[in-house]
Amino acid sequence: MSAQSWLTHLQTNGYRLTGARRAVISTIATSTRPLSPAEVYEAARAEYPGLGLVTVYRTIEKLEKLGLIQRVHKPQGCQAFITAANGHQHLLLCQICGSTLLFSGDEMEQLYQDIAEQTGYIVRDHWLQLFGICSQCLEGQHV
Amino acid sequence: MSAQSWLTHLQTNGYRLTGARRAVISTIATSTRPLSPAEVYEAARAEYPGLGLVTVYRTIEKLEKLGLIQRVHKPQGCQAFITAANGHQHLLLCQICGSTLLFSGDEMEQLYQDIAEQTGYIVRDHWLQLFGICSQCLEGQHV
DNA sequence: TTACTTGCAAACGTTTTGCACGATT
DNA sequence: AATCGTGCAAAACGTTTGCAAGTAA
Repeated sequence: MSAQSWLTHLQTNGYRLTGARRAVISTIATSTRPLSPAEVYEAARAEYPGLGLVTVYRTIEKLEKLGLIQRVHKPQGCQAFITAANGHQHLLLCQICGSTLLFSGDEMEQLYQDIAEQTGYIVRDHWLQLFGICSQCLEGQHV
Repeated sequence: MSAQSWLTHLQTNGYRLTGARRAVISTIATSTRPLSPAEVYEAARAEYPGLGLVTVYRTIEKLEKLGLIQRVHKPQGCQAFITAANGHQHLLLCQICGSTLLFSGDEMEQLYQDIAEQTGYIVRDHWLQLFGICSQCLEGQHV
């Protein structure tokens, strides 16, 4: 999903299109790694200097509610956001550069069935995240 | 791992055994659901009334460093802790009562291999969490 | 006795709220 | 013109730090 479609998505849901929102949206939509509210604020001010940090928080809240972005959980913290995954996609995060990649993991349905049988739970949702090192970082340095 | 073995584990690593630590440890070790520092503080004061919140934070920090507890990530927040998983275990959380269960998921190695091939990443770690409803809650109410 | 541990108070960083002004529709 | 959105300031919240007194070893 592109930044442009986020804007129409916002509009369709009764929200107004403002310079502040355009800046926040294009910042998150074009980033290859998760950004915290403070990082979004920092970066988006290049595009919209009058931007306030509070507006970043409020815009992120709306984008998350609309399902356009999602929070990324890492050992170091859980304040950062990226473009939301489509359906049954999962995250792959580079531990060096922080870049993130989405991949499909529908092979996992069988696992959930097995677990449900073993535990008596109904499984309704799942989070899967892989941590590793991306090909670019592998080239650049020894680990 | 029992609360008792946590204590000897602490002692082996040069830490002292105190009333405050015993209370924090037994609180987390016997809980069936993740507890936040504030919740640990609240519950552990029943056993050790003089306990301070700061000590809870400091004890949690040490227990996490020793690998005895782990942080649990949920959509509602990531401040809660439970007994750490053994090796390749994953979490299953009840969305109603909050109780947590650990299960083994070594079937996933093949998936990681596939992803690594497809993306060029080296996969070094993974998080898998399932959310659902436990058998007790299924009995008790309609969802 | 010595070094570690504690609780209190204060500091800190992040996130939220109240409000009057400004902008979009 | 009406409503929604904004930035500022202040408040609220969770967490961390400094320190003097207390305690385990």
